[in-house]
Amino acid sequence: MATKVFIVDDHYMVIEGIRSLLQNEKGIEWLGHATNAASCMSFLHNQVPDIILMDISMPDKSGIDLCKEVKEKYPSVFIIGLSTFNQQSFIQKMMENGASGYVLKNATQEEIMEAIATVAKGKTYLSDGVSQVLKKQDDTGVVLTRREKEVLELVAEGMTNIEIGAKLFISPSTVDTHRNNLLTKFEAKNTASLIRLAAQKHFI
Amino acid sequence: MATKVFIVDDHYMVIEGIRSLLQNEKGIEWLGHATNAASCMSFLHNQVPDIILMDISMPDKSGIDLCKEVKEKYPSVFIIGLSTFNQQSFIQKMMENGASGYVLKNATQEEIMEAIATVAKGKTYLSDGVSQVLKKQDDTGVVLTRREKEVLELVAEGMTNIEIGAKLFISPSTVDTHRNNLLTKFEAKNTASLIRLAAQKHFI
DNA sequence: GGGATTATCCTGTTTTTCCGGGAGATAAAC
DNA sequence: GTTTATCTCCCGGAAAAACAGGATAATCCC
Repeated sequence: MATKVFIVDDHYMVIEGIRSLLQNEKGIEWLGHATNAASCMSFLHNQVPDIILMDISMPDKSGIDLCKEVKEKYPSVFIIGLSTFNQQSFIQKMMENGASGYVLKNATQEEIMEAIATVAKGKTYLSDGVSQVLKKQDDTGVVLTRREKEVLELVAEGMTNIEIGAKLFISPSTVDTHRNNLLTKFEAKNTASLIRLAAQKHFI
Repeated sequence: MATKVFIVDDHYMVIEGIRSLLQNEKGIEWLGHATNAASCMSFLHNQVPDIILMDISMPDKSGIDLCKEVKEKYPSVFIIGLSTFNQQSFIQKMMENGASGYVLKNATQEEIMEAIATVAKGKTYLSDGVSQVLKKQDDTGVVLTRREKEVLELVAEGMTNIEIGAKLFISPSTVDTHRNNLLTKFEAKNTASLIRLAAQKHFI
């Protein structure tokens, strides 16, 4: 019995690419595609695939939320996350919401096939790159204390140590210490690179 | 004479999607693809297409830099930027580096065809969404000169005025002046808020 | 040719940050 | 009871940024 595959992605050329890759594969039955969450749910009313390849971002709803909704209504459907982003937080949320696998958009045909085969057996599939990113979470994670976060935000707003001290009712020396700790934790050379790194890691 | 098209993208499924969309089009000759910058340059040694569809991000080099390099070595090649990101700074940099067009990865087949046809005539093609994003830049009101952008990036990297001066072969006093101009243009109180604002507006 | 813009460079002063340590108090974990 | 983590505060000095102006030259556009 062929595995029925459906895809949700807002990039038509991605849909076309994967369809083209899979159309000649025995054991795979291409059911169709949707370019947004609403038409995906609409399709599922009529036909439920075995596996859905689901993009992480759609115009009307995130793939993370759609994943959750689909698993709630159609628990038998396996979902493979699909994204350009190799970002730990997206991947983790997708898996938390019931996805059985996750591949990046630079995956090869073989990898997509392997993902589909593995997930069809009820197992979890994560490509090497994805696994590494999930592991890396613990390594690169900068952990800030409550006070450090407060100071960081106020520094980013452009306040001086004296101004921050006055606002938080602490000594400018205390602010100076927190600042130095922030520089150390982010491995930043000075305030400019601290703020840039903090912005990149979405602390501010 | 058919228009010879080549594509550079690290997502194989995107390559496959576009190839599939274009393969039956009269007037289009599909030359091939590369999945990174190095193999793109290698290909160009042997054959130069009329048009290159070029992703913005590659593992070994950004599409922005690759665009510049290709235009320098093969000025007759038209380049169409290709990206998931509808981000003004990427698009603008691509255009500044010699791209003749830019489309997003949610573009339709018709739109890709139109982009290719327009660019093949030597004209510039920007999809509606892309044009809007470029216009929006003017709304945010911050326009930086070439030197200011350079100084801003180096400040964000954590370099001091002396270091920046040494790197750009200008006086630290000059760097100081550019810096002050940046503070004024962003209406920032100091370097911390300058970097935060610049990050928010995607200058860095 | 002239005006505007950009890029260049400067001085001296004040303010702020960074550095490299030091320290005490409190609460939680072991 | 001890250790760890967090928050608090400090010092002196060096480095850097900010300030508040001033100036010349090259380039671009009308």
